[in-house]
Amino acid sequence: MKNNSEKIVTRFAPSPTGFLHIGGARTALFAYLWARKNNGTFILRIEDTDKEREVAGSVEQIIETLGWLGIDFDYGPEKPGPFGSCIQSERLDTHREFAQKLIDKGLAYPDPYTQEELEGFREKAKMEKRPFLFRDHRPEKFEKWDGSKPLRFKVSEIKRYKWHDEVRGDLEAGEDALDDFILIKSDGYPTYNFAHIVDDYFMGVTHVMRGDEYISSMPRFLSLYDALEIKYPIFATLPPILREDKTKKLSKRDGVKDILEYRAEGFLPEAFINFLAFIGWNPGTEQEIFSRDELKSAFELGKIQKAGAVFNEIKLLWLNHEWIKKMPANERNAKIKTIIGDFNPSFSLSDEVVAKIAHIVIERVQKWGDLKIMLESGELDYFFTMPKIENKEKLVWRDEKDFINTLEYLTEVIKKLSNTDAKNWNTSDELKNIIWDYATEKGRGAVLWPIRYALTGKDKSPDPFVVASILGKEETIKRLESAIALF
RNA sequence: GGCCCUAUCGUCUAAUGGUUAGGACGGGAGCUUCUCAAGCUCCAAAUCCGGGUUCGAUUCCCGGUAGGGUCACCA
Repeated sequence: MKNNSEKIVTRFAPSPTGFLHIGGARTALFAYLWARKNNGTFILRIEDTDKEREVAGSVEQIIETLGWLGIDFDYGPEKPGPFGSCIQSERLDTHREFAQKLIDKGLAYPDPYTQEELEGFREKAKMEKRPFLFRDHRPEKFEKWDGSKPLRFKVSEIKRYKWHDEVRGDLEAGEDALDDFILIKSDGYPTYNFAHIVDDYFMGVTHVMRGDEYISSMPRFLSLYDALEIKYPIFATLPPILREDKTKKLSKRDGVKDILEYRAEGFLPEAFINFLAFIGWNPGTEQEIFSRDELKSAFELGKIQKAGAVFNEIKLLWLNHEWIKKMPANERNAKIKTIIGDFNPSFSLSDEVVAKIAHIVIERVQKWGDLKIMLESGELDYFFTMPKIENKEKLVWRDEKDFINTLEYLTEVIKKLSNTDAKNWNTSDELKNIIWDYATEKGRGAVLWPIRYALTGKDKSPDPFVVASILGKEETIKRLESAIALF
């Protein structure tokens, strides 16, 4: 870090117009990581100045989502800072005050046109294939603003703006991007263009991190900073997240999911954050699995990608599996117990059995929803109920060269199993030892097939020895007996 | 249409003047002398195009092309 003593302050400033999706969550995460890395301050500011589009409950949902992801903020709704409220609509006095300053300087004026007139100008510009600029229609004399008309900023100097972006480098944009934009709407609420600059100033925001849709507005922002005599913050433009076909930026129209849906599907927040961080950023090493703390220390603005990235759910699934494997065993077992219990409360699950089922979960479950699906599809039924075997033919190994007399064989196995010492007993090992003798003579398939089928009623299953050890001696013998009863 | 941004395997990306262009996901093959899964090993797979600068360009410059963004009383 540079040797300035200024404390780093970042913010995530969503509008409460719906749920948080992948793009918003990524922006929040990057701003959060940068603040935390530098022992700075992270603010959640709600930009609710568009009362038309506001969706009830979205603030709560955004907070819930950030909570799930473990993105904690120092100031936010219900947590005002020394600068006051973090809800933009509660800061209107401040916006007014700054608007008045501009009016006093002759840098703001009421827009005299009707919506229809404006629309006409816009149509005309489009027909003539040139960009629409309000300043071409700026009135010669400014009326006094009474709040009934929108208040516009009078851009005083049409020039080329140059600025630095931590991600994109040195940028500049020209005169065409400069215009008399609206500061305060006729409903009295400020626009984003105006409010975010004033609020950032009061909140002491040092780093503005946002998507690249704002780049083209930079000359306007810069001209306003100048007019307000506010020092520029540091800008960091994040790359867009693209649709799978790469033809468009991902938007809510494309059916992007609410982040909370990922929670419902059984993704771990650790995995989700890990993945989110890698969309448009990477540490430059070959490490891919990063804990929250590792992300905090590794995160660098300079390593943020310039180009857009596609959100790849398949890789997220892989990462989630990695995190399930990394979970502390007791935590994982508790989760397994909960899921199975929710599915069928009548299943009695000792900690010992859960721990054994966990082995299978680690192999097969990429996200917790998978376990639910396995339970629902009956894939794991044999752990809880006696399998139904349609007929004895199912138990017979077909390959003639490894012919085995199933009835004799199973009878023998039961006898040997029953004779084993119950002390220090482990079904897995016992069964393995017994079957081993046969396996040396016959193919492994020949000896394992009847056992697997008798225990599970299925031709595809985890290792039958593991199944047997989960079932225990008594149940294992019971199922083998039930199988030979068919003969 | 104006302005602006971007461009390495299918995807996420490493390498900023000198590498057999590296890793990960996904895909393919094999191993694990039982199935499925997991695991391990191996393989295929990329510098958008054209000029220039240079002994040498993924890398620097110019021009194309393609994609994206923006031109709201939305953020």
